[in-house]
Amino acid sequence: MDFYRTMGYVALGSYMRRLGEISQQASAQIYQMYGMDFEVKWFPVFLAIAENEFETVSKIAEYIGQSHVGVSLMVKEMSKSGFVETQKGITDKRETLVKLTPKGQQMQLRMNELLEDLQDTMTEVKNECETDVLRALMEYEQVILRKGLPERIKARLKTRERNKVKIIHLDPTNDAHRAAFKRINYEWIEKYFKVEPLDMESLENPDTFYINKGGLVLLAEYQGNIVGTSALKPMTADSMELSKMGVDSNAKGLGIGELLGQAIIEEGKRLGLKRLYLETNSRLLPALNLYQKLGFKTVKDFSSPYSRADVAMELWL
Amino acid sequence: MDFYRTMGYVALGSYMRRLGEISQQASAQIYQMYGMDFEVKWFPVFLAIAENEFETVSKIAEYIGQSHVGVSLMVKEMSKSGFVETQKGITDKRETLVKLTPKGQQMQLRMNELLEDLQDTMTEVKNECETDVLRALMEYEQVILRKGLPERIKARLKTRERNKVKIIHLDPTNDAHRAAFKRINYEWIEKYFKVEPLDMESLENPDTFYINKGGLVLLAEYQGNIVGTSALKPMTADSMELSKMGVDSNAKGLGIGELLGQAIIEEGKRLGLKRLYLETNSRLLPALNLYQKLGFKTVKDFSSPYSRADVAMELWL
DNA sequence: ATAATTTGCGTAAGTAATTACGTAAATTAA
DNA sequence: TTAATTTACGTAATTACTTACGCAAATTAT
Repeated sequence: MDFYRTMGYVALGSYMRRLGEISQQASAQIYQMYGMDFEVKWFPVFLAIAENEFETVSKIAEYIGQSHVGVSLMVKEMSKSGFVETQKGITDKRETLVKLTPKGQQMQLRMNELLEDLQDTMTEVKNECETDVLRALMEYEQVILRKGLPERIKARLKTRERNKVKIIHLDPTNDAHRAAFKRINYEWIEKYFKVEPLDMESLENPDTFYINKGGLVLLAEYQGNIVGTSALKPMTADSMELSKMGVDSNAKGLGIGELLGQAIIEEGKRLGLKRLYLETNSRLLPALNLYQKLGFKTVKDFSSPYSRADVAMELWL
Repeated sequence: MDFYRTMGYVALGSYMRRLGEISQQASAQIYQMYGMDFEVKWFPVFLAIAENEFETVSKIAEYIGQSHVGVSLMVKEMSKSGFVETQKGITDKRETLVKLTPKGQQMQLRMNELLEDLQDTMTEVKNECETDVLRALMEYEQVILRKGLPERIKARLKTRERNKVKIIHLDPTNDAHRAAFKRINYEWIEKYFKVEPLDMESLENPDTFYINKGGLVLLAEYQGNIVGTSALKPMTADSMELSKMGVDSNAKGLGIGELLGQAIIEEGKRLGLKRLYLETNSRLLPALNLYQKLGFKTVKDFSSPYSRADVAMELWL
């Protein structure tokens, strides 16, 4: 059992389960001491019925926080042992109403004695503990109910994975680079628009279209795969056009677009550019948001060789 | 889930188990988020192996606090999934040594990332809680390890049951009383000694032997049954002899002898007696202890009509 | 050296729950 | 009113363990 001590909070869930199981074993012993021929697992169901006669299966289930199936099975068992009896609902014929039999009421009397003693015993235990376990547990429950562990860990996972993304320059001699550049961009263009002649020219020849003209193509590499692209094409002496910004649909959500955008801006500054320009489409909301986040501002009047372009933006470096 | 709030400390065990289960469900989600094709239940076993290569099944079991069977099954599953491999021990051929495969080591890397993030997340949760759940749980474990719940509750159960014992006068017209008086005393006499003529006379005729002579017979009633007897027979004007002190073997441990003894002393005082006298046998240690506890002192020289009597005691009221 | 006990592990069976799924009644929407 | 949805419940299958038991190797006692 050293494990839980070593792991600490990380294994808290397992630790709680184990402690709970140990306690339940103790409960079984206690029932026996009180001469009760009664299964520990019946305890919550039994008390729910004892407290409130003619409860239905699902109400009991909700009250004690178990599945209705579990309650249904236990009611059946307890019924077989003669502690409870069931009848179908009158107003709602789907319901199964459960109540104690005389034997069950007998058991309830004994149970009350046990509970009284257990109450006292637990108070004794509580007093021996410096911290109030129950309060701590209830508080913990509230905290993870407010925001669950998966939700909490999500942000950390994202930044961790994001840090694994490397931004590299497209190498025209690398076939994998050229293939990924084509694949990723064809994917989004075909999904939302139609492939235009200029798309084909640029995607097939990144070297002559971008790099040899003084521009560049950046790729995002993640887990050995190329999962994002972006390109800069010279316009004037101190301005270039950003385009072919695409992220593999399997790698969405990691913020790869933002990483590429930031890298492009860095490259622009490094090249001594004054202005970055881009054209996009108003339907591409995530893209628009990204460009805005990066600092691009909408340009009113423009003309474009691409028929899909209905928005233009620029960023002064 | 209102149940646990209503029951408080009494349902602490079940509550811990439920919370633990909820946490483990969250863990399953988290593993999926990290793209790990890994079962939650493997977690402790896997970490044990990762920490210490070539662990044996039972050492892992002890470390993580589960049965060796469980570990054995999990190792088998993990082996099938390719995360670990096993080999028989060299020095001890019964042992099964377990170590990570290359695939398992790969998983360990990812696991370490997860653990790091989980660590941070749990620290976050911990900081949101006023009380330290883990510390509270560990303290609770220590407290119930020092003295378990069944042991703690035992004393309370005993006093509760003891309070249900009623001391009544034998009613010579009540056949059940007469039968119980015979049964209980024949039981112990036959077990340790031989029934003597005086026994038969007194047990068959409690009225003429005790009551009509100014003495009395007290019975202990528990749950509708007579479970203990004791009798006073006049000796002189202000002293009587205590005898036929017996407790049903099914009702031992409730302190019924003590209750009877105390009642006898009360009766003696009520009757204005100065001295109670009794004869017993040195083999009956529990009885000797009881008489001592009640205040009786050994008498040196005496003679008795019973052959089994080798100790005599008296109590001055 | 032999016998008895302990230890390590695995198979089989059992347990206390669950999820998946189906049926029928009740409720709501069209 | 009919259709669609929700609710209440139960059966069957699954899960994550456990205990019971047995075998064989190792250790201890005689």
